[in-house]
Amino acid sequence: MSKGQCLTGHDSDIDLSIGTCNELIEAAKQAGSVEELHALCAFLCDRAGFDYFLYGAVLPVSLVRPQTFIISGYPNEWWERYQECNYIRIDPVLRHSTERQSVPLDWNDVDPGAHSESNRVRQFMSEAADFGLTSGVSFPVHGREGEYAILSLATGDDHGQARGRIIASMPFVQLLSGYIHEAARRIFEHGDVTLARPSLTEREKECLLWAAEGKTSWDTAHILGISERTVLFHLHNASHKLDVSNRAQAVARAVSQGYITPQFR
Amino acid sequence: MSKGQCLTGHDSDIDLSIGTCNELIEAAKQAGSVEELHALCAFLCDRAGFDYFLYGAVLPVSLVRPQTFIISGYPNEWWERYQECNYIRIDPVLRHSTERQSVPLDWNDVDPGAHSESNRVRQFMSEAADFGLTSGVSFPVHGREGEYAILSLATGDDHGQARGRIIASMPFVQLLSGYIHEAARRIFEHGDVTLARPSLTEREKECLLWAAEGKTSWDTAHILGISERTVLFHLHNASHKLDVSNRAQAVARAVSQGYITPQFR
DNA sequence: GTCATACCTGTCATTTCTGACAGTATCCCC
DNA sequence: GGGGATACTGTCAGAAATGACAGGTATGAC
Repeated sequence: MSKGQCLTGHDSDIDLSIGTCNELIEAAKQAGSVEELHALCAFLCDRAGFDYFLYGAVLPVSLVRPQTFIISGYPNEWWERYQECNYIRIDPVLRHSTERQSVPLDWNDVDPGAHSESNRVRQFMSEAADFGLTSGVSFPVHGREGEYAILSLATGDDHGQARGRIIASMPFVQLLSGYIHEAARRIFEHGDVTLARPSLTEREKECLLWAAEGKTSWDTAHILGISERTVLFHLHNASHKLDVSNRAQAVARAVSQGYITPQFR
Repeated sequence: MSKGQCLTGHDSDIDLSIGTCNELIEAAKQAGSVEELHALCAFLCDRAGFDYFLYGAVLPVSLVRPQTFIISGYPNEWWERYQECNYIRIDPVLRHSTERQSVPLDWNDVDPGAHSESNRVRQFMSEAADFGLTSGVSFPVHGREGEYAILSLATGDDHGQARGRIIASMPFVQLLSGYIHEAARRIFEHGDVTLARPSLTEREKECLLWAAEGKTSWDTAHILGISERTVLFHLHNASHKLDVSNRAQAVARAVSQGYITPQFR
């Protein structure tokens, strides 16, 4: 790998300022369609000095079959190949977000991982380079209902050339990625019924909370000062609303989708 | 509330550039003690044009009694009052992070919420102002093991005066908050035994994953091609390692602490 | 060769959960 | 005054989980 000497954070390569950043934040707050959001990302991508972008979000509606949403500014051929080969399973950039990292990832810093995995990862990245995605940087976002997303910017330039842009754009794109995610949430929520989120009552959430703390129905009944039957009743209703088949799944969904969060008492 | 006209993102108030930002990122990566991290935050706070800072992290070791870690650059009197009055329960800024928001919160944009709550929130914020925390901005961080943190910067200036600084510092502080969090994780991990994280085997995680998906032991046994007894065995071992008392709690902990995450198959 | 680790399997008694039957009371909105 | 949402309570049978007893193999490290 060529190691550039472009160590200074000279932002002459990029055309992003606090002013443009704020304009983009406002634009993201206004965006009402996928097309608008696509245009916004493309604009950001261009200003940051990159050629391609991809925004992808994953919703944990189910742990084994999560829902995904994509706004792609990648070359079509690469994106098709990506889906065809199910590269979602080995993409190290996506893993960075899956692992709930909170800092950006310079693709040059990707750790291919151990033994058998590493070869596939290396091959994946070299194939990406063949399609024009040589260098890049990815920004993870973690959403309020347990979803996680990633905004990637890529260029055909090698890392030595791109490094300055990567570093200089980081603060702005990191901040913007949160707003873009908020916009995407808003937009997809309108269009997709699978995002309809049932509302749970206070009691239902309380019962789920104590169930998640390992309490039996009998325990919870005594904690809340109600009968065991009533606890069962609330948990049954919650399970029905959440469309799950038992207590463990109800608790898993309540935790992963943010129905119950760490409390202070 | 005084509404300032300082709508332009003039960054003359702040002394933060991409260069300083990168230096601070490197410093955060190097930081090895709470004192170093405190100094780093104080430096950042000063450069961003604010008077006080607070970094707080919450670890969901338990949902009802989470572990907290604080690096306080708030006035002592206020911080003592905050803890004494258990303001952690009504602090709307903390709630912003608890709700897993991913964008910064300008304290001026705080929504006091509905009816009875709103008065307490308003009173809380006016009391904060009495102690010199008139305006501020908070940056939520979501960590890889389910923890969430918040970095707040505050000043005695009113919002009209502070607005420019808040806006101008956002990109830099948002980015840095992630690195500061990583550093805090690293530092606290060394000093605190309660952060020791048991490691689960692949099979244990698989069994937990399917349990979280609502599968019974019998179902999981057939999915994995092993006997029901073995599934019970793995779940028993996992529960022991995680120090939980039943399946629901095991699943809750596995999900909230990131042992199991949405999969792609 | 022993130790540790991961992985695997069986039975039995007891507890807990789940689903289906049955209800009552309160509150708010229209 | 009715409809809907919320909260609450009861019993019973069957399914599932839990805990404690018992055991096995394969692997790699020292």
